[in-house]
Amino acid sequence: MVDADTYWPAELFADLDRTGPVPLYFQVSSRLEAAIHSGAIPAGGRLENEIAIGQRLGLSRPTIRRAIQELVDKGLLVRRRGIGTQVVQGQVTRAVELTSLYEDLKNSSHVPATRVLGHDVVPASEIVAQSLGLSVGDDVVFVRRQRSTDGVPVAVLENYLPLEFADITREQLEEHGLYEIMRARGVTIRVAKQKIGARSARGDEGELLDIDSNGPVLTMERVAFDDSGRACEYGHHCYRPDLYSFETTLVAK
Amino acid sequence: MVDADTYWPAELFADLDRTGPVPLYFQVSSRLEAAIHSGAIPAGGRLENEIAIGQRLGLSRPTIRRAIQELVDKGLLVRRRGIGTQVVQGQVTRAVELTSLYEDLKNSSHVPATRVLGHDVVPASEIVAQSLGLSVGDDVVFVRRQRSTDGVPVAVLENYLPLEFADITREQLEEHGLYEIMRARGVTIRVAKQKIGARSARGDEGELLDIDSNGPVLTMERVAFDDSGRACEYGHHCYRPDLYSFETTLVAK
DNA sequence: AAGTGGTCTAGACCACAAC
DNA sequence: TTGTGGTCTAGACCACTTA
Repeated sequence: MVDADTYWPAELFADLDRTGPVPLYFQVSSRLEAAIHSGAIPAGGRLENEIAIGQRLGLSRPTIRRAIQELVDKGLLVRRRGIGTQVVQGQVTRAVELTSLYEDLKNSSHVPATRVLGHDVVPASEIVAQSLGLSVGDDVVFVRRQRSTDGVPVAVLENYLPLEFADITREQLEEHGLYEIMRARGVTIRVAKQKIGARSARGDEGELLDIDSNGPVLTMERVAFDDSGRACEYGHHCYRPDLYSFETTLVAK
Repeated sequence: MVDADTYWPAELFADLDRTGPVPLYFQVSSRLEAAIHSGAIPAGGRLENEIAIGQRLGLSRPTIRRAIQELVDKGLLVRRRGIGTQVVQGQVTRAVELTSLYEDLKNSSHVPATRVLGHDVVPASEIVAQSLGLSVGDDVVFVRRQRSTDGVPVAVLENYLPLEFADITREQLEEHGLYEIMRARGVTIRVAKQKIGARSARGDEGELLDIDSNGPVLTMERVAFDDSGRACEYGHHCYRPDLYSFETTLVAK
């Protein structure tokens, strides 16, 4: 059953809960992910086949398949037909991350803060109207914030929201994230489409980010959609590039 | 069966092929995607429930579920328990894209070109060694290229590869993409972990990109893994920010 | 109460890779 | 030939939403 070159830390899977609200596939995948991150299943290590794992845990093959698929989609595992399932050598990214100052800030107990620079109802420009599915000139809520971490400014955030959010207060914006405020009002973000780029700072951005007035900034433009597929936020953000970067994992289809 | 407010362009699903190599769930999801992009199922429109669709097509519910899940993962559909499945208002992103010069270049019949700036075997630095899972000082292949589109330089690409790729020729690099060359040698990229950021141009980058010598550049650092989970490429690229940006779609778990 | 998606089962057949 | 993952079926029960 257990080849010399396959790994299965059975002790991690002793306490599956069939009665609680947590799906079985999620219990399996999260324990498997922990086993990979802890090194109990090393980089390059092979897993048993899906049916054997299922018998071992008393679960059906589709449930095991789904658990494994979750980690394939995260880029932690690789599956090949006729071969088996192996752990990706993913430890390296941690080392890469450590080279940036942002990670130092992030790993230390950082204190985020928000300063509200603007908070108005304005007519929608063409790009805002298109993004939110409105007409040019329709009223929208405009919010401009400066985000800091441990007292160091890291981003200038400009957001446009539908008029239903007109009663959001300055105090709310200073103490909570925008998505947090929206969720408290029953609006949950489900999908976001983003464009990441770079340009020179302009206007007061250099001053607000404490960098050269025309120094480089990292930019992110985003349209977010809620539960029902309705566009409910358009944002244009710029970040201090020495303190912020975007990390993604891509998996070939 | 067909509510006034659900959509199902049955004619698009008349020719499912049960004998060919294309999975049924893929045939369904790709036709569904086409129906959404064409507007046959409009933004905000609702789909029938999964079981009804299955009966309509003579397929089981899990197969239909998987087809729908593909499009949920792409950010085209949203599902809610007790409610149903709806199309996300995603058309807006196309409008956003059109605002960038990059898209203009991309939509015109663009001609990509590659100039090889450097092509050597060098000892691995610490970051290269960590990324590729080697030891500092081990020999690796280093490639530096300038990528142009329609004669306009858009990127400077620096890549480090394991020594097994030492026999790649300058001519191959000028006529094919790096992944294309690797695939022809039996190495398929399956997972990539990348970090996107910004900084000022340095060294000869400004000259190579035809921008100010210290102007802003968009950067991408990447480690790619093959079929077996082995790291097989480390790259550090920089892009002209007025000609290039990264677009992603995020879906809440 | 009725309808929806979320989860789970216990099989089956197939394509592909290795021996 | 054997073992692997890839696909597919025909049900089942549940949680959640709306009416």
